[in-house]
Amino acid sequence: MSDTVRTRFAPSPTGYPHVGNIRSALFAWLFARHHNGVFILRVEDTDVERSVEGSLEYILEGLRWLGMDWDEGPGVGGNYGPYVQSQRLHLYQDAARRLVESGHAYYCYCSPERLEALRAEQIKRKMPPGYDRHCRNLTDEQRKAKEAEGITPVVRFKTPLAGKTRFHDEIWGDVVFENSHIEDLVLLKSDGYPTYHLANVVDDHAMEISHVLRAEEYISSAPLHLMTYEALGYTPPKFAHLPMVLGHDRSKLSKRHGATSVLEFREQGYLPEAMLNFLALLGWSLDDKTDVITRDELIKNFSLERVSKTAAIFNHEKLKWMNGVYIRKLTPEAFAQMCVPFLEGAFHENIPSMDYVLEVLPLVQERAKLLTEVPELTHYFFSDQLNYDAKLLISKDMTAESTRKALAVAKERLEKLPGFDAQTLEAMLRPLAEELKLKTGQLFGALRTAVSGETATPPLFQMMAVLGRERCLIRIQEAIDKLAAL
RNA sequence: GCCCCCAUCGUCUAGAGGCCUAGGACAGUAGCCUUUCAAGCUACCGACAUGGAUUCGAAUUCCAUUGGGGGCACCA
Repeated sequence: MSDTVRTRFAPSPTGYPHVGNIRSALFAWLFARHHNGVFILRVEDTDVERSVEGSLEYILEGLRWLGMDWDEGPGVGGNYGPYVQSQRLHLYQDAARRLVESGHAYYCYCSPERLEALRAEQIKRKMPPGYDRHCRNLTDEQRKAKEAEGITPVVRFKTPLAGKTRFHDEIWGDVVFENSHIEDLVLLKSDGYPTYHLANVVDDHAMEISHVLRAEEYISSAPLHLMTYEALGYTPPKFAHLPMVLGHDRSKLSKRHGATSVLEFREQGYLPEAMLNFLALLGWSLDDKTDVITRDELIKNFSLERVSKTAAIFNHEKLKWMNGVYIRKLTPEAFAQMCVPFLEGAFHENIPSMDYVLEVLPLVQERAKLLTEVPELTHYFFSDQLNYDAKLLISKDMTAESTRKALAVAKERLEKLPGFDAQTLEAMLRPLAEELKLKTGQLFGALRTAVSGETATPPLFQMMAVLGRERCLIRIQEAIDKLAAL
């Protein structure tokens, strides 16, 4: 075995992966990239019942979106394939047979009903639930009798009844488990599929995985895995159990916590760079001050020593802030490109041209935290239906009448203005406020609402320049009419 | 119920015995800038869970308590 770092992300296609899974994948990916190693994607489709159509493609798309490329696995191949566990069943079956033959495992004929009843009884009597090792010492005759009944057995690991299993975790340090607390877990199911425990050990060994990075929830099954490696005569990889990612109520992430799958974040208008940056900081830190960090810096600096042991709560607010940071860093062209799908979704054929879009978007780039906010921030550039309350036209210390008069004068001057660029507009409008004995805010506020229907917009002159003279004049006239009707 | 683990501002975290009257960031509050909204800048608010022990000295070590999390499937 070489000392190349080989890590893997091994999702099971049973639904959409939440951000906690992806964070684990990210750490495995960063670790591999940092060490110029190999990142492997392996599909753990051993649960036929819970398999969900399309979820694998969804997972792959999520990884691609974040730019987490894999060197071996679905779509790219590799020398250790196939990378889909349902295509490697014979390997697990061979391993299970070897374990039985060497006395490390045994056939169990207990029915699911018996196991369920057993568990219910244990819970009722406040006993720790677990298999009672009923089939552990079956005689050959007893086994033959069960076989004759036509029962297909499962294979269970024969856990030592005493002693301790210890291992070194790269993050948690030395971990020790009492063997007596570990059950005789099923390695091979009666349908011929392996459980996670067996499949993991067999594949991580076969694929020469050097470091297993996975979530903390697996730490208690690590001893079983260690014993299985040993029973099979394999050298175990290094383990690094990652802290959990929790929802705002400190419980495991689930649907109630709002968006939890990566692609949902894409739909909500998050940028992959922001997402990656944010996820990396969930359980890892560079130093005492760095928040915004590029992908390359992440790769360059990632290390297991700086992974924390404490579970992290997913903080949407900070993600949103970070997304704003990344949006502002985009070039105007890149920003426009990212916004187009969202604009098309909202305005369809009302988008006159890309040139126009490129004039509009710089006005809101530093105001948007999410790409999904862009349509609402720019609607008046694309639609002439403003639908606002006429009262919004009236600035502080003004009346409908004074506002109407001010707008009428402004309209008159705008009609005659030689140009309609921001500078020309400002040069005319500022003195006009003074002339009308109004504060700039009063006049500008009325104009702002008149041309946009909003009270919060980008700077007035720039906005008007992009809207164009004709549109502004029509809208100001509409505002005057609205005021007259009050 | 049993086993394992964790514990610094509301949240993400820095901190590996004296650099800590605990640093940064998000959020919140106030102000500056300003035609509004953002952005930016400034300030404020705000934490070492509790109790013991070790030590000249503890957020940092040890023990207990409390709190939280994870696991205890023919799921992964």
